[in-house]
Amino acid sequence: MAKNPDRSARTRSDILKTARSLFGKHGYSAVSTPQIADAAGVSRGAMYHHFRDKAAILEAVIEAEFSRIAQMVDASGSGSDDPVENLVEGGDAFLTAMADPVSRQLLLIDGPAVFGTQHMTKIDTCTTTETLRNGIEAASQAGRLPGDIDTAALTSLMTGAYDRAAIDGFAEDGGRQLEMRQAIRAVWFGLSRLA
Amino acid sequence: MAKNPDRSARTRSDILKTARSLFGKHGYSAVSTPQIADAAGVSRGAMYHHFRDKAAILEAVIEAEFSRIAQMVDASGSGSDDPVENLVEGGDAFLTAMADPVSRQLLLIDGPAVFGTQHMTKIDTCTTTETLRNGIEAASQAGRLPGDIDTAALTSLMTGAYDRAAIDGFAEDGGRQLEMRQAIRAVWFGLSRLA
DNA sequence: CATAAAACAAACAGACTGTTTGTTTGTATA
DNA sequence: TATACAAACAAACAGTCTGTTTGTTTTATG
Repeated sequence: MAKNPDRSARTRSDILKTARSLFGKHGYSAVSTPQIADAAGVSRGAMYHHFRDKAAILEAVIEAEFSRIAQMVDASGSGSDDPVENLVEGGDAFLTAMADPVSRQLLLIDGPAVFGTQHMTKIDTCTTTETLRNGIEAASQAGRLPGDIDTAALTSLMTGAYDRAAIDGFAEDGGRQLEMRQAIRAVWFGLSRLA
Repeated sequence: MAKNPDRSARTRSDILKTARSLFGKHGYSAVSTPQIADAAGVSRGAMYHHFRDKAAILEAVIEAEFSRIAQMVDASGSGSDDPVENLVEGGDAFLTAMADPVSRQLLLIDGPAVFGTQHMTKIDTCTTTETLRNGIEAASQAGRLPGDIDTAALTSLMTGAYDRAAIDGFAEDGGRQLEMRQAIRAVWFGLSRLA
């Protein structure tokens, strides 16, 4: 068998880079496969040799984006030894990472629309959602969050809140970012007050 | 000019009823205009006579759906004179109204994907989001929520949380609804504790 | 009844997706 | 080194979809 890993990797990378840019700028459904192929400098045949269909391209782009975000969040580290403070800081890092409108389009708009929220959290497992869930469980077990709250439910809830904060907080005028962070901080502190 | 309001209304209604069912079951992008026309028993030409394009059909369906939900939430009434309790009850009514998977697909999946979150809240104005915002402002002015929290930001945040609660809380197994409501109740109570 | 506009039907043009068929490229093996 | 063979790529194709245009029926009104 005669593989050619170098050429393959290069082509795949070109396609994914181009697709990320186009999907992120115009949205998944507004970008056609000929458009991607042309911009990436490959034929549509080559594209369909590497990816099952258009959705598979988006999936690969999103996976890469998830790991990019997770890396940024993890890098911001859990500095404090207060688990609630760690939750606030992790959330802030998430919002900072979401400053890129391309990330928001890919992870918060196109991804859920094409794959559904459940499939998205599946792809996301071991990255951002998992990080939040771990933080919540840590805080709960440390007695800093009410013990009678279902941690999975709270994870869903707060993930929805953070996603909306990223979408609305960066919308055109853009100045709402600070108020969003303060409101979320209040939510965490309020919950911790009930513990 | 020879109008025919009865026939028009009937045709429009047939199209919207059918479109609501198909969009709600399979999702907007998976439903074609010939499919809608056939199922509604009208020609595609008639459809495009009444609606500018496919998105306009979805928009009309969503507007009707919004008013349906708002009606249910308003009907649940603000029974208590405690503004925080009213927030909890209104939220519960929203989640109850979202028990229909068709509503969730239309308002939480397809709507945001096709029109964007901002356009959705614009359509939604004077209904659910507005109700939540009013409740939050009432509670804030009554001193039952921290005064230094931006009410618009908190509205965004909690809307995101409720939407996610509706999506995740009813997912296949379906039993997570109760935990979601308890978690949200805790969030409201926690915030009120900070006031 | 005649007419004009609304309501509807059907054909059409352009575009897109995914498949298929064929060609090039490069590695492994004899 | 020469051959075989699979990966990588290119291009044409079939089917479908969307939105437009052109033509026909229906109905209120003068």
